[in-house]
Amino acid sequence: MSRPTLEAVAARAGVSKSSVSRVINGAPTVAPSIREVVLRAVRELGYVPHAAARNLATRRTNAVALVVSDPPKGLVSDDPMFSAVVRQASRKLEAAGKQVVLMLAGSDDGRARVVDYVAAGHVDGVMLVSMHGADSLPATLARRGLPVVSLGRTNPAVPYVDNDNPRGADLAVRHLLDRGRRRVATITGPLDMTAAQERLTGYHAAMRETGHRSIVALGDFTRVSGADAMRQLLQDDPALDAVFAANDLMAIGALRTLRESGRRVPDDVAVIGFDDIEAALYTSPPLTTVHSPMTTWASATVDLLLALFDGAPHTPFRLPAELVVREST
Amino acid sequence: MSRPTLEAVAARAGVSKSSVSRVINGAPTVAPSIREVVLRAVRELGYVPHAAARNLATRRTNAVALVVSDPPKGLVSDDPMFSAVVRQASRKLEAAGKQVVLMLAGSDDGRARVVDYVAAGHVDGVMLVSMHGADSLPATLARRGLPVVSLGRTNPAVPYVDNDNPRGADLAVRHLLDRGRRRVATITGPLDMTAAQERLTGYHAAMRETGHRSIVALGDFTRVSGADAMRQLLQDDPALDAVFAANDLMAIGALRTLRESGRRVPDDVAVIGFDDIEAALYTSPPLTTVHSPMTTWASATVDLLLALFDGAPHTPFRLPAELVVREST
DNA sequence: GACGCGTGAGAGAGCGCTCTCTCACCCACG
DNA sequence: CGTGGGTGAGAGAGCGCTCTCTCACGCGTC
Repeated sequence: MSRPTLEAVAARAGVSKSSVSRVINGAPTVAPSIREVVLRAVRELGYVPHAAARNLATRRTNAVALVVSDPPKGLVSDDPMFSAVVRQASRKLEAAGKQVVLMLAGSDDGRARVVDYVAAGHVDGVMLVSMHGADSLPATLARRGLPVVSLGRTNPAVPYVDNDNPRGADLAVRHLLDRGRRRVATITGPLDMTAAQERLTGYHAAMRETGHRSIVALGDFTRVSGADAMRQLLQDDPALDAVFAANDLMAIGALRTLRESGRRVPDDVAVIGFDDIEAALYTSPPLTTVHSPMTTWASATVDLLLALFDGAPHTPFRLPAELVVREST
Repeated sequence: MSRPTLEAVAARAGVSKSSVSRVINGAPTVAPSIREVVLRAVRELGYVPHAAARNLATRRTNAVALVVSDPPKGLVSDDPMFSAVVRQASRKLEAAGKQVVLMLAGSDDGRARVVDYVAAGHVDGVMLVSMHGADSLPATLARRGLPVVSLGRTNPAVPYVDNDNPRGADLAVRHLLDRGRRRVATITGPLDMTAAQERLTGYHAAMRETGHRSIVALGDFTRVSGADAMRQLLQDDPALDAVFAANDLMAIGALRTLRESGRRVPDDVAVIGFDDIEAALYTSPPLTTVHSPMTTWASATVDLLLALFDGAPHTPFRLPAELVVREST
């Protein structure tokens, strides 16, 4: 009752193991008659090649690790980027015949597990998603010698695809100023993430260039942190008339705080987010935001990895930023 | 520059391959002196066992496939359940020393890939997430002989953990009636999913028992379908005063339509959702909903799978339903 | 002192596949 | 008719690990 082996197929077809192997792997030098009889035997026996044996012999696995930095606090957030990116990356990798091994690298423990897993030869390459900047994992993996790419910039040694955060922040701030706003605050993401840094830097730069004063509160990309930061901002500067949140989730949190405090959006305070997640369409009022093309982004990152497999040079690149104006500004 | 093998470690330590293997696998019959010298050699060489070789020899993989039904349309939804469940399941499985292979089973293609993957002996078990009821995949996998569990009920042959959908729907409907509502409509999920069926059945039952007429519109668990269905309902019965959406995402969509149509919530129309995703806290007004304990649910399903590995009997079970009252009702 | 037994180390046969090497055969050509 | 080249099939040596089997050794027992 055990699984049929290649040898069993060979016996049944009356040919050698080698011939069966050739048929299975689509080698060109196989006579049609042999191919025929082998395929029949395969069908009759329900033969499927044993993955481990094949990996062992070929030293290839056809698998890719998709490493996602998990929030360390054990907090389960319904981060929409997670869904969109993981789904799209999986889809593309699977379409390319690669198996996707999802790994969470939140804890030190998880990080160690990733390193071991890669070292154990389980995968041919690694795709990192939104790792924190200070994380040693990207460098550690890159040193290992196998292809590693990152969605979002991390370590210089790791090829990446990123969106244009500084430009996006600039667009957001100038949009608010164009709308006549004068006291424009920002709610940042966790500053150990490059995306958060770049969005803050972009904000600062735009404010400075236009001769305005920065008003900053710290968040961590979650809704609740957005709500908290908004409360803080309102206390610091009750007269502020606009907020640029470094992502949509925090903007949603900010909207809530504003509603609770009796401010009308956009009449009293304009709110702009970043990412353009689906939920941004369903806030009240619908959220103006900077579009991050998640799907394209994930696809491009996968393409980068696949190109690396083919020995292509690694050319990191940026996706263009684009403003989506709705009713919150 | 190739990876060190067990044999290299043995040579360096001056012992046999067998002894190294024993040390690596923590066999009890190893003299401390030998263990010592082997561990040193392992450290010096940076040895990590080759996964494929080990799998081949042991016929075990230590990996589990996490199969998620992906929306077929190529539509990327930021389904919060996806995040929460995948994250929590991954975390628990990793903690149990299992590797998690994420697979999307949206297309027929993807489904075939899953079957092949499992047949190729890549994994020791499978965890299915919210598959459609009519899907043949659960049965196909179960027939394969290896442990399969499902988050959400699917095929009779597959052990599962589910939440109590009928009871949840009942709670929701009676809550609306208790609030004095009389014309209570529902927006269903895709009716090929058992969760959607059960929630609809629960709604019907509660309405019938209390002597009310059912008003039904079809959705598919997405925000946009909720908005569309709400428009439909408003057209069918402009005087309705309450809506039970089969999940929160559709409730959010419904809120939007109601706002656009000039209805106030809850004054004119009460809205209740199902699942209690984080976003339900941030709608305006915050959404009353039936709580689905995603984290617990995912954990319980993983536990079920792990128990199956240990040869335990499969006892499917239901998580209790609970109402979370906020301001939309 | 001979024997039996328990403990711990080594030898080596697989696990199922790939891939190089070898060889048989056939055809074209001189 | 002999030879060379090309094509396609078979043999078998690994890939790196596990695990059974065997054996050496030391101790207690009679």
